[in-house]
Amino acid sequence: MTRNLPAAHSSSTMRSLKERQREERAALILAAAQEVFTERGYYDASIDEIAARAGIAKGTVYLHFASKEDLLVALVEQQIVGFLSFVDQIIGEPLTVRARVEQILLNVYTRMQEQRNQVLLELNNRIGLTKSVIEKRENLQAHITQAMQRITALLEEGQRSGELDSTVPTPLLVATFVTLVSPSGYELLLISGQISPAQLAAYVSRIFFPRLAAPSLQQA
Amino acid sequence: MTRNLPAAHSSSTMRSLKERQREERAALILAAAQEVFTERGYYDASIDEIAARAGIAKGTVYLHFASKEDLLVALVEQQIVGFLSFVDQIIGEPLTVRARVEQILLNVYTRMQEQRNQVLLELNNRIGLTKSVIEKRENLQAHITQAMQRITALLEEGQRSGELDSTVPTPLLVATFVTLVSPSGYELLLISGQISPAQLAAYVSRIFFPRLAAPSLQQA
Amino acid sequence: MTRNLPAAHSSSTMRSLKERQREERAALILAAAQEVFTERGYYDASIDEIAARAGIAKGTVYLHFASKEDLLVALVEQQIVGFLSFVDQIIGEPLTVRARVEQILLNVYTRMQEQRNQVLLELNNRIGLTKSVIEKRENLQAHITQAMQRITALLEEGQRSGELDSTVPTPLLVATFVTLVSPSGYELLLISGQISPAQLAAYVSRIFFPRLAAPSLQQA
Amino acid sequence: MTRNLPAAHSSSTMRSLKERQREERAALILAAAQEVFTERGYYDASIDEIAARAGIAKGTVYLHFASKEDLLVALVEQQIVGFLSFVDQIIGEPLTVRARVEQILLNVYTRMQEQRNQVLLELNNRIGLTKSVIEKRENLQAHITQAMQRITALLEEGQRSGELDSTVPTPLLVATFVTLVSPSGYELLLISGQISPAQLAAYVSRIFFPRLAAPSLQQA
DNA sequence: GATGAATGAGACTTCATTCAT
DNA sequence: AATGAATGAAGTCTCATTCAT
Repeated sequence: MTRNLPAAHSSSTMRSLKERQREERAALILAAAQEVFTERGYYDASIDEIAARAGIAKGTVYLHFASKEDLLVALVEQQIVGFLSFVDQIIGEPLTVRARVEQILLNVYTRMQEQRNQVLLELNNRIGLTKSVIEKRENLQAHITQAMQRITALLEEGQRSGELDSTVPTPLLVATFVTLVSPSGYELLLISGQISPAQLAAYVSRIFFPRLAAPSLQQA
Repeated sequence: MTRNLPAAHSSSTMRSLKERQREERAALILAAAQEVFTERGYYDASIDEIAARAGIAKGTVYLHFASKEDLLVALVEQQIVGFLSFVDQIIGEPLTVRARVEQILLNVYTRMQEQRNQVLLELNNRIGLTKSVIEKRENLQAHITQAMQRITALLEEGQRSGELDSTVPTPLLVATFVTLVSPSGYELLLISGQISPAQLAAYVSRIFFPRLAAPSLQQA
Repeated sequence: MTRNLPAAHSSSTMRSLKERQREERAALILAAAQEVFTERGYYDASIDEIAARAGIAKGTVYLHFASKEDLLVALVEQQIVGFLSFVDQIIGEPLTVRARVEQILLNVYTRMQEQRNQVLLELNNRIGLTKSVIEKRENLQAHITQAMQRITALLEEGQRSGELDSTVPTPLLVATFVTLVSPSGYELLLISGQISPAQLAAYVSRIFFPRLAAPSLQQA
Repeated sequence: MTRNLPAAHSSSTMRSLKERQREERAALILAAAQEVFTERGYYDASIDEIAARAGIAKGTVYLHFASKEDLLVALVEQQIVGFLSFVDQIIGEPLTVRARVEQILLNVYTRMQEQRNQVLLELNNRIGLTKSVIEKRENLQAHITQAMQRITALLEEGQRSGELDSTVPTPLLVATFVTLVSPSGYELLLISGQISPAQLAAYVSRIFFPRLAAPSLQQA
């Protein structure tokens, strides 16, 4: 009696299957890491708990990430990339700068509320990601730089169009914006009690933009 | 003939001497701790290094602070208290809200530049000071609450006077302000390159206040 | 106005006065040490607490005892000497061996109940006094040997007189006796609930002596 | 043709294999701990030395025992359980109380001589096992209580049968017995020089039982 | 002589990382 | 590839002892 193998997959298919499985595994670990890092902070998070939460063994984590620091960096990078792609998408839309800024705020705050990730985790050293760590990682460095450039471009456009105060150095505007968008900023913003991401975005926008400028999102 | 006793240090003098020495020692340790915490973050800072930096033995640290956490809390408290006293002083002055806000910004940024302390270290969890830690310390908790109340009062006044947008919930304004004043915010602000604390304060103020509102500090 | 010094003591008087004060101090420390050692055991007892309990400074302890171990040894020695002198006194009395044994039991148990000391602390390693420690101290060694010799002599006499089983090697009888008289034995004996030292002594004697042998203490 | 899978270890076999290895490891550590605790006492024993003696790394100890105290408690429990099972076995035999007591003594002294363990380590606080420690451990507490109950039952039976003096409160007899069987008692008994466990058991029995009572072990 | 601040060796314990199975 | 037992560096904290005042 012969065994009927389910149609010999081409080696390339096999590889891509394995590849896919591997990536799924990595994503699973990253998700677990995100949870634990968020709950406990980088130092109090243990590889043991991350592995347990991902349903795998401790050693397996190291098949995907070379070290705990690497895991953090990968996580941060993932988030930056996600942020970057959203920004790239929004930035091309035919809206006022203010409207686009508000879209970004809304996206960030919504994701934060969903606890699904803490965007821009990395622009901020909340978890203990020291500058030296970032500097060692060229990729990460590059992604962060790109994100900052996008934001800079957007806000510069706002200054040129008069939506933003052009007497303030752009980098300062950028810094302010980033601060408002970072997790620690978000946490503080939450002090005001239950407030929806949309409201939060609108209010922050109102603070950020000259109060007499054009209206936005809400009432367009 | 009477013997002139050698100045018979009054017991109160003696006590205050020892007391003073003790406080100096504690201050020395706090300064070293500040340095190391700032350089390495709370977790990567070791008591060993703090002691070495202070020029004392490891055990001596524990004569003054019961634990590493205690050391951090004391440091944070010291800074909050300093911040609080400055705010209390400035808040009573007969100036516009904007002018007073700028004074505060100036003070904070100046001290940060001098590396002498990182004010509001605590309102932010940069170093890993978890919320649970703060909650255990009633004193610290109280001081933070007070500081927030002062800021809230000031900004509320600004909203009533029309200097600040009164349609934004005050807690949100407070959160934004605190974010801009916290170390992580400061670090970002520095991205714009060499800029003096005074300029920084002015620019941040310009962002924070409606651009068409009354002038301030600069040109009064 | 002249001060009237209280009659220049002769240097010898002075010396003996100082000597006496010194000894009092030492006794004070020993008493405190006894308390703390008993409450916490040797290792969990801290010099700090002993000094505090004696109402002196930590450093002062070291003016009287070279080390923590020394303090323990001195304490033990003090107790052995006290035990020895009591035994020497009782051993010469014209009583049956059993009666004298009961006197010793009574004395030991009474003192234990009074918590004032834990006689024979040292024949037993309850506190963690290791054999090696004892061996280093010739004096202590000698005192313990003497005490054992006195007990041995007494029990040998009992074996000769027929009060004790002469077919049992004397050292074994001695060991049994010492065990019953040591603190750990005493603690176990207390399990039986509230019982007076006198009762305890009588019962232990009854166990120790052949039940059909001559009567004793109790019943004349 | 069928493939003979390599013995397809049933999951239960696998588990029991790991389980067995784990237990062996734990036993190895306990043995090393026993040695070191015995040589140095609880406080002067270091985890470092225990690990070295077991031929493993320090951290490995903590994979099996949560703390140094836990290690001690486990050791003590192991011994109590062994003692208990032996007593349970012997207690049912159709022998005189005296014969059974002698069996117990013989067993205990033999094991002590073999240095393999120090039975009843725990009924005695030789190592510094404080009462408070025992009280925290319900299991240990329960085992000790059981052991005491067995001994109590046995000696009560002896009192009823006339082998033991019924005028002495049973708890006192129990205490005396336990004292003679505990490590510190054993050590003292050894003072009499080289003596076999059997002789020791016989002599102690002779002391413990009324000298005119029935003969025993020896001459059956 | 008395003090108690300072010292620093050393203890326990954690946990990222490795590697034999 | 996956596992998880083992490792051992490193950290926090204690406390006996010293010594300048």
